[in-house]
Amino acid sequence: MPDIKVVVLTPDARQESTVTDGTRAWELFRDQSDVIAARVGGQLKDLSYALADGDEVEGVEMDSADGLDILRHSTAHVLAQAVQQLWPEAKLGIGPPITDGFYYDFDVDVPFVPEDLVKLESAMRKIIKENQRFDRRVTADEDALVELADEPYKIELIGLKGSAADAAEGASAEVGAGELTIYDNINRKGEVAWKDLCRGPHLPTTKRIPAFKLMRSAAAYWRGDEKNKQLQRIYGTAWPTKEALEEHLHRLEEAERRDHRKLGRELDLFSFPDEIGSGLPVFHPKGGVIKREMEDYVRRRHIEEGFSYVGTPHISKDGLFHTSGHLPHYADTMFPPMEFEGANYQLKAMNCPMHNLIFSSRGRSYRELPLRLFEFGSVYRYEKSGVIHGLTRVRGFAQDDSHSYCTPEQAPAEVKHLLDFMLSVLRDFGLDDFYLELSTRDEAKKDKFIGSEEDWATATSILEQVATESGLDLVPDPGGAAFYGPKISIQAKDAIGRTWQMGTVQYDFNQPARFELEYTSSDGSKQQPVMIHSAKFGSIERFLGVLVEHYAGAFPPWLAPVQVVGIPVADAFTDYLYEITNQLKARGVRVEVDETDDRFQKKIRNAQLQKIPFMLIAGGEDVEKGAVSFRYRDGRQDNGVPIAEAIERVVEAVASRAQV
RNA sequence: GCCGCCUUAGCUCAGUCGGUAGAGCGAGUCACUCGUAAUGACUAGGUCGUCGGUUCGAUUCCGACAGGCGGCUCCA
Repeated sequence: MPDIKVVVLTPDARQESTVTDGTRAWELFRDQSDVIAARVGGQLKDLSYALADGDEVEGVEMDSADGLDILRHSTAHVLAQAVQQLWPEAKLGIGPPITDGFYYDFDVDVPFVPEDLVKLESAMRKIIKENQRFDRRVTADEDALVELADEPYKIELIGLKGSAADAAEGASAEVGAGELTIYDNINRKGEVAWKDLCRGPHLPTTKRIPAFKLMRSAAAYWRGDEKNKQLQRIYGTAWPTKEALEEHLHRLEEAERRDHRKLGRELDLFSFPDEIGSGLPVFHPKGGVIKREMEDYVRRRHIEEGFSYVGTPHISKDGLFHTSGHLPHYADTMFPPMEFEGANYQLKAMNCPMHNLIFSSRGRSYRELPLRLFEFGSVYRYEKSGVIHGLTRVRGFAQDDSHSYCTPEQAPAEVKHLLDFMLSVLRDFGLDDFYLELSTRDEAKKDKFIGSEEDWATATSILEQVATESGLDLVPDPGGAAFYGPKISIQAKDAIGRTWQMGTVQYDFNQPARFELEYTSSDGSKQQPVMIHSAKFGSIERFLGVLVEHYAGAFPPWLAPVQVVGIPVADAFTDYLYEITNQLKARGVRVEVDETDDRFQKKIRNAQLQKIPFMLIAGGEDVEKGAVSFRYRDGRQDNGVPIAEAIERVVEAVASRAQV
């Protein structure tokens, strides 16, 4: 056999070697059991790939990003095989890897129930045990159409080949742009146990799946279009080790533990009374404290940053929203009109039109610009019933909404001002890991957006430039713009690494024209301002929910509903504690003394469960020394602190917005 | 809005293969007065989400609706 030359790449070396023709990729990685695929000239290949002369080959380890995708995609295949074993009439949709797992869509007559997942898991375990080999086979389109005649969805994908990326998210896992391939699962007897149209690559065998779990089933529209049939989707996860799976499940539990809906009830912060309606929260006294602290803070900051605090009503005649363009574009997401006195009134879904009326209430001079208006504007949006979610997706909420009216020349500086302002606000709330998203209009659906080509280009480039200069990562979001202009949104990572969309900055040249806004410039001519929309929190409700999850309910003292709880070791020390807590109260600290009949230990437990930042404990030893003892949420203690020092410690922590 | 699941005391959850329900925590009362995450006893609290249907009888079975949960779609 003739020899061929290949290069084996490792992170820090390239090693040339000569092998016989017909050598398979796996032979290069015999000693590396964690290598499950190969990257040849940048392309992912199965380990069974036959090497060609001049190939540059790199091992793909299971715990790399590509390796995990391959593991999960192969696990999806095992799931699909199990489904067709138990439900032979099930038709296959797509089954791609996703973050932390995979899914596979099936067309079945009866939706899956949780017990089905248990059955499927054991069927999958059997398939894994059988050590079936994933065997790649190239096929011609015509042959595949015949072979897969019973799989209508696969047939549809073959028809879409080449534009698979547009066909559906994840569809490219099934059919790539190149040749069409089918993977046969070969069992120990050499029989084809199952097959699926698939681009690959795959693990060498099913036995290489170390740990997996099926998570849930749900319906999903075929090819992500609500006009299409709903298929039944099963979600699962797979990991290189059992420990990694456990850790993943543990992370999910941690997220559940932080769920703001659960903590909101436990900490008595807010609720969603059915009597009011879905997606309409009420804030209880403790949640009200947090909300007010947020509002006080952000109002003060806006005023410091040159904004004027204004106020507008919750409802308006519909003409206003026709002028703004909202009604034609977003009628579906506005509550239906109320008709009286010969007019249709609409609940406000956005604040900008009303701010525009404040701008145009009198003549404006260039000397006033940028004119910055700000308010907590309550807006109501008719969100579809299935999308409402705690405080993060509601039907009524307050935006910390501002509109800056400026000359076109001032616009870039104003955008930068707003972006910097917003980041500093978020940092004060303890969020400091961000990236930006630039939402532009969808070039394919221009009718969804208003305004000229040139204006969009100008606005987009200004935002892009400022965003780039911020030094933060910038992720494009084509099609995500508002109908009236592009936007930058800030995505913040929370304490456990989840990202949340926070505030936005939007550049709008349309509404000033529609409202015929103008100012008198220095030469006496009338000019049209541009307006820049910005919400720093986005929605106060939503941001509060995010903060609950970020802090897992253990707020820093400045936000904590109760900042200090005084706990006497015994009743006799209650008066002594009041001497201290009264001084704290005089300094503006939110403090309570636990005078209940509970035992000392129980009082500590209660304060702990309420996640109160400072427990101030007083007993005989403290009284003797004129001191008091601290206990923190993490169990840390600091006993015998002189009263004056203790008070300063609390006051300082609140003032500096420190976490304790 | 679509699909599935769920709805029993304030909260977390048992339970009734159709004969109107129970625990723990929480709440109230009493006793206890204790140094760092649950003292004990007693008491109150439920038209079993709502409305219809089947049935001698429905919390239980069926249907509709509402609300919740998980996804999909959507998200100015």
